Amino acid sequence: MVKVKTRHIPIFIELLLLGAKETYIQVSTTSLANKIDKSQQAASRHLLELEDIGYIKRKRSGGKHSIKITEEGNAVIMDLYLLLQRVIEGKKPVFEMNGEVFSGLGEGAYYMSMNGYRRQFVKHIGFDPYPGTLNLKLETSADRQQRRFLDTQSNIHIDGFEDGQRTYGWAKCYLAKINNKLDGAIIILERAHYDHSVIEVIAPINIRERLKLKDGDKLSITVNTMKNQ
Amino acid sequence: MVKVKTRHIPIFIELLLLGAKETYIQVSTTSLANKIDKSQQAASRHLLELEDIGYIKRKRSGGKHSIKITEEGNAVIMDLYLLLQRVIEGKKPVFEMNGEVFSGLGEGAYYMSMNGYRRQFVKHIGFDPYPGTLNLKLETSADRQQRRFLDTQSNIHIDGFEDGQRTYGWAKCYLAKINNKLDGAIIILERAHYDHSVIEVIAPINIRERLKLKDGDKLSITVNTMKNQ
DNA sequence: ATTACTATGTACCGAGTAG
DNA sequence: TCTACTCGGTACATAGTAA
Repeated sequence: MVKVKTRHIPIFIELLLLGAKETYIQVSTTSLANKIDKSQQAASRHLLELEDIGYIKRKRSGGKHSIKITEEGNAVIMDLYLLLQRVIEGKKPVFEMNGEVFSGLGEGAYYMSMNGYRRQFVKHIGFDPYPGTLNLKLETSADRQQRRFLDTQSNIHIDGFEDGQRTYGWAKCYLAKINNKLDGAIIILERAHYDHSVIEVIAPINIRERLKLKDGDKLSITVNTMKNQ
Repeated sequence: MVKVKTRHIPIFIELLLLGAKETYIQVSTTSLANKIDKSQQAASRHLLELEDIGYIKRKRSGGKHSIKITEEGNAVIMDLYLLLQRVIEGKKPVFEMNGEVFSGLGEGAYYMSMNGYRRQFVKHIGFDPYPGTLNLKLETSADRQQRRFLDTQSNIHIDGFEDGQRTYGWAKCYLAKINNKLDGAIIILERAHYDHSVIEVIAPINIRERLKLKDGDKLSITVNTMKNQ
């Protein structure tokens, strides 16, 4: 369902129109009220509510307030937009994220080579991953927003397991295209699923070698979130 | 502003999800209520309201109701969608309409050649139109919806005038591309502006000849509704 | 000028229930 | 079963006003 309260939609739209998507804009409750055709008090309360939930941020300088929509706020409105896109245009939401390659701790190779995971990869995503993950740092808030939105989309679930010594958490995957040509998948591990500024990518081959990547190189990842329709 | 009442948005989305965009679907108020997380009574009332405004149509067969969204209903939700598209993606709404060429009464040539109009065309749309309009019949409801939505968009206004004998109504124009290559404009005349199944196209040249068109041929018209931003 | 409090009104919702 | 009425409660809005 729609995460944003319907009564907040008009004020969200006006804020976006004023450019509050990523920068602070200066607007009075009275002027906002006129735009959404409600009273100043209503606008004021809406802003307080949105601030409370964490969908907008405000800072006062002098008497006036500046307003910016937070990443969470942008995410919920994006959510609504994509839902409408789906029902109106029948389009699959396709996400493109751009990030910078960086070196992790090398633990990806360790996890990817474990049979408990590998078996499931072969079964559910159709390939046996090269032992190692490619780490991408998402630099822009738009990219992190896409990443965050991924969480709301259907995914391929990989169960956790234990080997007597310790337990290994679950993971979830999204099939993806790397630089619009290589097939692979985004993998989100339980232990790190709350970090929206990083994605880990796996593929049947060594992506780093194949694309001759070094740290700091840009890479694009395209995710098709819906399997059909 | 948003023409659809915000409290109706969730039910609109559910109806679209169920495919009520162009066909009747069978759904109970109870099941709709569950989907939008409201009571059966609320769902019932919403449907009555939407029916009242003319955004949905219902027909009862036996005890049950079938629901379809009307063209007006589709237009308002499209409106919201495009507004979101604009504020989120910063995209210009571009409309493509497809229609079939047909012969009118030939009166287009008469109007287009009048100096009272020609002067304004040259000044406001930048060309002296070939004396004659090309009539397009919009066959699908999607196309008619686009046409209807045009009315809500900013346009080039052409004043009416009188020549002592009779008065000539106003017109409005939208710059357009014909088959994605020829420059021209859609012209909507006051006397016919309520007919959403037809559009008239003008251009500096004879479109019919240039594209070797005959009645029944398909033509696409692309309109850029916003001049900038 | 601001924003946001309190008090009062209205619109919207759900419970109960009829047709 | 279904839809949709009445009615009483709640959520949301505005008026008035303080800071």
